Amino acid sequence: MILEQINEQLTETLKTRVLTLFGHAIDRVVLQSPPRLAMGDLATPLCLELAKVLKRKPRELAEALSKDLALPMFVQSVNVEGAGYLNFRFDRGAFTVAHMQSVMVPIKRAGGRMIVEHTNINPNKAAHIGHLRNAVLGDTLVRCLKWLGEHVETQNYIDDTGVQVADVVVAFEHLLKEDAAAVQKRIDDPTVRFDYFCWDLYSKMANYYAEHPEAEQWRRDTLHRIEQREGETARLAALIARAIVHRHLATMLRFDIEYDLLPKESDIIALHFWDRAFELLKKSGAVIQETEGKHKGCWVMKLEGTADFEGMDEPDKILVRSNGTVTYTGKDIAYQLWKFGLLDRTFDYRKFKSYPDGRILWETTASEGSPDAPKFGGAQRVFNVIDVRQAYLQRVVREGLRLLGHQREAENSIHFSYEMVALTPATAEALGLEVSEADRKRPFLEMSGRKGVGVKIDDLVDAMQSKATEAVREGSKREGLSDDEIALLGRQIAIGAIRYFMLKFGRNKVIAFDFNEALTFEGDSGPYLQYSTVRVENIFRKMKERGVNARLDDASIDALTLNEGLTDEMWELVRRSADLPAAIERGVEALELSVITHELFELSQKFNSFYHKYPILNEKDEAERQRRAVCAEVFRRTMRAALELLAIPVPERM
RNA sequence: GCGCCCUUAGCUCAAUUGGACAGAGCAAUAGACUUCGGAUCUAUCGGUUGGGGGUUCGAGUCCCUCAGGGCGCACCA
Repeated sequence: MILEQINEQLTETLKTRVLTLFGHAIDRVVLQSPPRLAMGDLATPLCLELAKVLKRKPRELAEALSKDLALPMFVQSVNVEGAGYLNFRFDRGAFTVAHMQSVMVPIKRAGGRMIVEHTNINPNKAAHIGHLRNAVLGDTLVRCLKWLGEHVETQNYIDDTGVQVADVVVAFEHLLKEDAAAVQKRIDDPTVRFDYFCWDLYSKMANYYAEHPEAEQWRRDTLHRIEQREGETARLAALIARAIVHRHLATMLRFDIEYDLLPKESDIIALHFWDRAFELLKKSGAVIQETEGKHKGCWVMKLEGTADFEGMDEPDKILVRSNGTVTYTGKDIAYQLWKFGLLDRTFDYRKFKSYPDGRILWETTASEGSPDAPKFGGAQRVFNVIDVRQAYLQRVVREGLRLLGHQREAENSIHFSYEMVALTPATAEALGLEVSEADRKRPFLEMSGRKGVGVKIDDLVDAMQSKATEAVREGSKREGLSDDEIALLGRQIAIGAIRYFMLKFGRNKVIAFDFNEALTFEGDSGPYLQYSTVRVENIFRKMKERGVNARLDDASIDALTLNEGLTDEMWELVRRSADLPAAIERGVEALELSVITHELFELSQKFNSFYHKYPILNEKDEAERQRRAVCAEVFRRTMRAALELLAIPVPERM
């Protein structure tokens, strides 16, 4: 926060000064941390840019500009360095005192209404680690947006009427010859995970289709019955989908991921969202019916000539097939319109479940809802978290809004895209999957629910947890922790490790998942952050136990004393902590959340070297002990807040 | 064929969006607490940023081009 103030003031000062000195107006001033602390706390290459325009030497400009420059509060000096950089140095003591009071205070925002849709797993099988990347990215985005002051609704879309569900229904009815009562028994059986059972069943069904193409008639019939909500089959589908959704929610809850609303495809159909959207699309001329050519009889969205689809061979997108049925894309446009409140009809809502923390999860319904349900939808901005393979569909949806004249909403339809999670051939083999000679040479293998190729989230968590628990047990032999305590610590560490792992890669990097890599608790990992935080907490706990006064209260902290002895290593903790809010905002702006984990990792590295070099508890000099404690406290507050933002738990001990 | 993405140390990734000497983790090697617990730290080794052109005071970053790899481009969802 202080840093933002300094940035603002400095930008203003420099702008006006450049104008008065050189008669030149600049629109932006780049202020950045210099590559090394020795160069200062803030720097601008302003004069390098100016040199070009003004045709003068950069250093000469910098000298003129820096002479008698009015410096903002907390800024002590300005120097000309390098090729002509202006480097500013802060009043370390004063800055530190002020920063202590504003650690991780967010940059203020307007507070708009937003929807983040994520997870969206087909309710027909267990969730795999590709779904987890989606959920962790989405959940972290939600947390960051809320931290920034936005009003966010978290939605998890349930496609309960699609082919994927239908295929599992077909498998139960035709392959296993089980009715709803038998399936219910399986669901209630505590010895089998129902979602795991369906994982295998689904890929068995896929194989069966491959060998018996005529069986696809079953799928068509089943799909039709589900959509028409007819009889036993539809009831079975609803039963299965619901049971699996509960499994998915339980899996996500292990990561502290919760939702506000489950919008269901079946309700979108029952409430005829598409019919209304179709009317609008027809009226606006955005879709037309082809009377000839290979799309004869289809209603298509003409995308030729629109900027986003230039140069495509076959840009037109079919929304209604010649047999009159609507495609997925069509339904998605209708749903996107609803999210912005642009469809003059809406859902009713009823309670789906309560979370342990009291939060209520709602689901949509086409029949009468609960009178005390909140209003959903009608957002100003919508984030759809969905992997890059659906980029084309997302662009079509966005274009649909634009063609309907909703320019602003089209621009606020944000596809938060990210690359897939794949498996290394080694991991695939370790899972017992058949890997061909050709596949073995590939960098990674795509996961596929249909083929049953993938790492299930719960398996990963379980593996991680047992490894972490083992480490805790090993490391805490003499502390006499109970099994429950050890289990809790193991769980927290596992979750921290996995959430971090899902965030640390840039979003358009394919994660070639490797068990060994994911299971590391060392170096660039979640547990490293947790360990650093546990360490700093330990310092203060021990101080309290031994009655050593840290003197961190406002009255005791003296800027002058701090200024005297803050070494570079100590100061860097404070300086970097102050950088974090801007990094978070940058991360959200660019939808690149890895910048946050990266900043935190570097900050933790700084702390760990500080920790080794500057003992606090046994420091005899009171002023020096206080200085060190202040830096540790800044780090402690930063990590507490930041890890909560990332939903990485802070264990009691490690 | 068209579009998007990736290529940086042996491996996995960063690089403040065009800025200062390209940095981390892992692996390897050598070290470090009777201290606030070593899931840590210190040091060494490791680079023609896939190749070639260009723009710029300045390019890993922007443009062109070539090569390799991945993913999309259904009357599937």
